[in-house]
Amino acid sequence: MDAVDPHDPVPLYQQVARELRNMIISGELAPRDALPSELTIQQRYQVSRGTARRAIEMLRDEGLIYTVPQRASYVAER
Amino acid sequence: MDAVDPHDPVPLYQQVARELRNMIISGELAPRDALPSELTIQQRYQVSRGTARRAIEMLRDEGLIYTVPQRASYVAER
DNA sequence: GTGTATTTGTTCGTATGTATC
DNA sequence: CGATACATACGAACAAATACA
Repeated sequence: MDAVDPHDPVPLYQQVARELRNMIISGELAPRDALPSELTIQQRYQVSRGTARRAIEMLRDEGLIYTVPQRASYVAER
Repeated sequence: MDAVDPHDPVPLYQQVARELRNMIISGELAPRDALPSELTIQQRYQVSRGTARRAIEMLRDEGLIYTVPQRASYVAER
């Protein structure tokens, strides 16, 4: 069972967001840790860059991460 | 709170420049005193040499320091 | 004077996110 | 979706001048 499945009715960006969210909640990614880059996400889940960006945007809106322009996105504290 | 923080949206070279600038303004570094070497800056703030050089370049552009090739940068008089 | 270490100068390559078309 | 350009940042390598034992 792939983590991200194109046949799943759930939008890809939501699936990707869920994966990343799990990595944060599980502690695999600790506060202030950098998230995988957009390119890494593309390759890992076989999605387009737009999809990767949208997933990241989702987590940012949730307050789970913050993005430092020209650098990377990081897991938020707390 | 680190003096130079990768999670701060402010570009690293600007953060480093700010630190050095403060050392000059506070008088910790007097006119004609040598600035920390590029290597020292790298190690002290955990940044790359390019970033250290760019910070120095900034202060030079501001007229706060001058650089003697193959020697060091010094705090400007006045 | 000689050799070594240090320091700045310079260039190249890679990676990242942002913006635009 | 792809392609490009840009800004930031890191790393490596080498050159050249200087400092020092």
